[in-house]
Amino acid sequence: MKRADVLDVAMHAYWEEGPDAVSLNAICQKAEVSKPSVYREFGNEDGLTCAVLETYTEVVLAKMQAVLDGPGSFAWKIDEVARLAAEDALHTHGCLWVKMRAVKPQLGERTQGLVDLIQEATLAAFTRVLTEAQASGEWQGGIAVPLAAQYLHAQIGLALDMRGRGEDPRDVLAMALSVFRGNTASGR
Amino acid sequence: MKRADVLDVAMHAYWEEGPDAVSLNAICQKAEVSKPSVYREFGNEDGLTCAVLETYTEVVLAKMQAVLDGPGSFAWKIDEVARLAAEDALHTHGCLWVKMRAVKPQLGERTQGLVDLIQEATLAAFTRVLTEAQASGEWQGGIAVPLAAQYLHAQIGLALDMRGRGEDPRDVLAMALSVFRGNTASGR
DNA sequence: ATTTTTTGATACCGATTGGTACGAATAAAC
DNA sequence: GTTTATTCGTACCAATCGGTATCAAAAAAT
Repeated sequence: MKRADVLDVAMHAYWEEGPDAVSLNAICQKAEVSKPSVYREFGNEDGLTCAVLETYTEVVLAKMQAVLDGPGSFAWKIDEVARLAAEDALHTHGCLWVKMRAVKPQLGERTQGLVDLIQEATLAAFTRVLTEAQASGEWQGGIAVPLAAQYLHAQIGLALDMRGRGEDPRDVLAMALSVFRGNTASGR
Repeated sequence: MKRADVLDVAMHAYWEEGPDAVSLNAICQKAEVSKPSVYREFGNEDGLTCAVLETYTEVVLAKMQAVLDGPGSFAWKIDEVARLAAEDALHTHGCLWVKMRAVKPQLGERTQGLVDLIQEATLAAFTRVLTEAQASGEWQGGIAVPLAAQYLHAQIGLALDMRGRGEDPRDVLAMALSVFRGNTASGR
């Protein structure tokens, strides 16, 4: 029954201190569980980080997906996703997925695979939104959808990276996303 | 006389494998020097990473500064810096400074300070270029200079980060920098 | 109630980390 | 040529890493 506790402790530790800065020993200590228990439950460190990233995806990234796949205009979705990334308290310490991607080569193979998978899922979600917006005429910037999706993904990632470093990404993100609005927006 | 050798070996190791993925032991091995020699020359690990980052700044980042502070139109400088970041073989593995910034909390205090210093110097260089361009009328986008400088810095950093991950940043960077040209450029 | 199975943690493993004590070898001074 | 000073590297240090063998306690099954 401790599984959820361990996942929660590990998630926050990885999230706040960086995945490569937290040892498995430290997690056991913080979660007040023995190391063999963790190994019995998750197999190895890769299994733990993998499970943590899965949990994170369900808890946090699902909010992004919900915005993108839910109702609302194209403009609103862009604004809302930007707001989630750049302002929401949820990402005060940045995004765990972004941090994991940053140290991907040092993660286990399963976790690396999951990082890639999430990247593809996110890109797919952006692609869906853009395709819809183009079809409904809400957006037409003369930009190919795959490029626009990659661009959106990169800029959201940049904003989350900046938050992880303690910088305020709002102005930069607003400026970057202004290409979707046709004007050059003057910040917050 | 081995100082230069060690710095070279360490720089490339940090650069290609990531600063936190290379141990001091590994560097001694690769450079074929004893560990006490390294400690005699650099004091501790922080001293080594610091010296490496200094070398990197002189060797690599100086090229960026030269472009920004040298002659040439505003548009050319932007293009050239973008080309250096996104296409030049020099940054095939990304940028060592960007990689150090990404793991800043895990670096020694001196190295952390140097990372910040380089950030400020780079931002200052962008600010100078933008102020000049605004004064000469080469650029007026209704964007405040500090924000534009921060934006340029962030986007160049993003491009270098993408290269470090093996992605091609050219289209994304071109799109991001299009706000400085007034059109929405259609890629490479 | 006894046996079996599962859960738990202590205490260890070899490897590697950043860092150093100390003796051998070399260079400088006399 | 002998002595002094300095460079240099082997061999070590404690701490920590991811991972596990092993044994005690609790739960389940019989």
